[in-house]
Amino acid sequence: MINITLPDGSVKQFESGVTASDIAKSISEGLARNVLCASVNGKIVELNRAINEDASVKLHTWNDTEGKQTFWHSSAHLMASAVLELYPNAKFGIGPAIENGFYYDIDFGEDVLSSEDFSKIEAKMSEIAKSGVALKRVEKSKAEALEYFEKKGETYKVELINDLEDGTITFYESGNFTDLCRGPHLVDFSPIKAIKILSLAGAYWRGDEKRKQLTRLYAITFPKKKELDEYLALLEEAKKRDHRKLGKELELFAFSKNVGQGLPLWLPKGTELRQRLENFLKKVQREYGYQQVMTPHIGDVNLYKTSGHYQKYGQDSFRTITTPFEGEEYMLKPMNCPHHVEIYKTKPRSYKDLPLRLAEFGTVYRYEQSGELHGLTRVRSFTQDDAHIFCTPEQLKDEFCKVIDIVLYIFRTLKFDNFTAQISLRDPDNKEKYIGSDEIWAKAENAIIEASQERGLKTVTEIGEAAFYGPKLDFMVKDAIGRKWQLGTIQVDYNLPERFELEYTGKDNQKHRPIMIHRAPFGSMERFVAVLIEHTAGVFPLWLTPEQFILLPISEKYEEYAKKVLSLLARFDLRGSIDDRNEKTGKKIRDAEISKIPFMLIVGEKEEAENSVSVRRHGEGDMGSMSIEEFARMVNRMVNEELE
RNA sequence: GCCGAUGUAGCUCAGUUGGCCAGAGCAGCUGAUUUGUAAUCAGCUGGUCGGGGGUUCGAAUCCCUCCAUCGGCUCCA
Repeated sequence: MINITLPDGSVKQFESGVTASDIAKSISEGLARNVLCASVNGKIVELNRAINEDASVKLHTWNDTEGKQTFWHSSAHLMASAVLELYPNAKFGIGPAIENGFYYDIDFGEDVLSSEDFSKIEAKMSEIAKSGVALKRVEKSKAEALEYFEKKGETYKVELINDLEDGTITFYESGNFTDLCRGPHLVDFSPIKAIKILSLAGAYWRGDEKRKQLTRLYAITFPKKKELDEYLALLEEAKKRDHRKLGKELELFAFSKNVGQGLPLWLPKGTELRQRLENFLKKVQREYGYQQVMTPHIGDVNLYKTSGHYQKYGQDSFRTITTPFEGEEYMLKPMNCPHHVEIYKTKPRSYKDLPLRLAEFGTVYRYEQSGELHGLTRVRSFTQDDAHIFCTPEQLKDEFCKVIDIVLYIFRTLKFDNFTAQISLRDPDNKEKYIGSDEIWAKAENAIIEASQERGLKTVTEIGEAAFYGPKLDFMVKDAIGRKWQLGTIQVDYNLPERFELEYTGKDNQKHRPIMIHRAPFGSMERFVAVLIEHTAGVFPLWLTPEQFILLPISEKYEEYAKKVLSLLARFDLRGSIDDRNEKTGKKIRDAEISKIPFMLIVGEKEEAENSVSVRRHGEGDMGSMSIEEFARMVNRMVNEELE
């Protein structure tokens, strides 16, 4: 007999060789029906794996991540099995579970797959799942494994096995399809009831652009059809918040292929919104001792040769601009740092000048490959809320912490509570991708790690995500459909000061080298506004929204009064307009609701007589009437609360 | 850039297997109406069917090519 400890702390005795499935049955029939996999001493295994010694066991169902991941991982095998039946020549790459669903990378050889083929693959998957094909775990030696896949011509699997240690290799067999796989899996395919192939895409083998592109099939499965329907409805719902759709509807920004792809045009309302964001940050930065500067949109190519950017990115940049005479060569500014460095160098600096904090809403131009462009989140011309802090080594940590404070203040004010702070470090196995000595990198990386700890940030660390000149602390936020975007970024840089030979005179009257911090709390105005649109679904905070109210005169007779109210409210710093169209009030309200204007002020005979307005709140409805001053004070109070 | 998909009026979309002057709603304009918390009525304007080339007696519809957009991959200073 062995002792099995359950998550609630209770201990039950079972025969040695008991399975998680047996344990579930001993608890309840319902649990036995729903359990998908189990953790045995922290290791996830399938339900039919024999347990031969005392263990703590946790049973996983659809309601936890482990259960879902196992379900989807098995679904990937199911999909491969169906594909193999329909396309016997297909060769398989990898097929993992992902956050929502799973994919499989498949080489279809000569066959071209299109979305029209999805339904037949789905049907085949259902057929196999219904027949209840089992997933059987088999341990193999490396030699056996290689021989098996070599015989089948599964070149991708062979490559994977070659990278594995002997003695750790397992296969999972299910009907016609046998896969190299660590597992664990469902015992059989029968729980997979609802299946949807979502999309297909090219994906380079092993993520390497130089290698063959396989066809990646994305799909998702559920134990119940209802759950699939709910998921698809959720996706539809998310699409309504897409900033590209809302940006057009709310007239915030536009693109024109005549101007060029990836080059956003900010419309009047979008510009207003953006400028409010900029002013908000400028005010914060003034409090933190920043000084605004302005620099040109182009710079001598030698500037970027000195900074190292030209060597690193010159080939992937817009081509240099040459002059008609005199052979000058300029680059469209791909970043602001070298310009700010030159401002630092305009005069000798003393330790008393430091930290020097130079800020600029600097528009930069980067050539992004056409396929990477995406609404406002990935563009070829964007404005960084950039600043560079030049400081002494002693000041570094404190300055870094203060930048974290600014980022957190902005995120808090705009209610971005679902962000990830990511420490991006250099890949030590790929040092040729970076500039600067080991010593400098160690210092910079430590500074970021320490400052993050000091501010109590919960961080994740990503190796190989650093900029080529230094490590970063990035603030990542998800968009409406779950894609991750980098917003704020803070970077420690020992390299540019070195390359530009920056100096300051210390207390000791000796020359010293300052350290630079690059930072952009929004990241870029474009991307930030995009994410803001998706987070708010276009219902912006009152302080930011382009139009706070709209006056709706009941008829032409009250337009004069509406104008009077408008100018009075302007004195309270409120912004809005009058809908003087010859339409019924119901229509004007409907249109104002659709444009997401926070307050609708209905004015007619009664209001004119009382010097009042009837207030309707967007999305909420009638708030009754109040005096003009009362309304103005209420809005201003709400604005102040938002900015607290 | 690569893989797949899409492109019809300012917007959202119809347009059967290629076949009569390419349609609708919304928006816009004109007129009537003078309106009280999510769409007043009528009339009108508006389209090189993404661009170019080809097949055909005939192309929005089939083929080629380019452009843009969408979903991914790669990339992201």
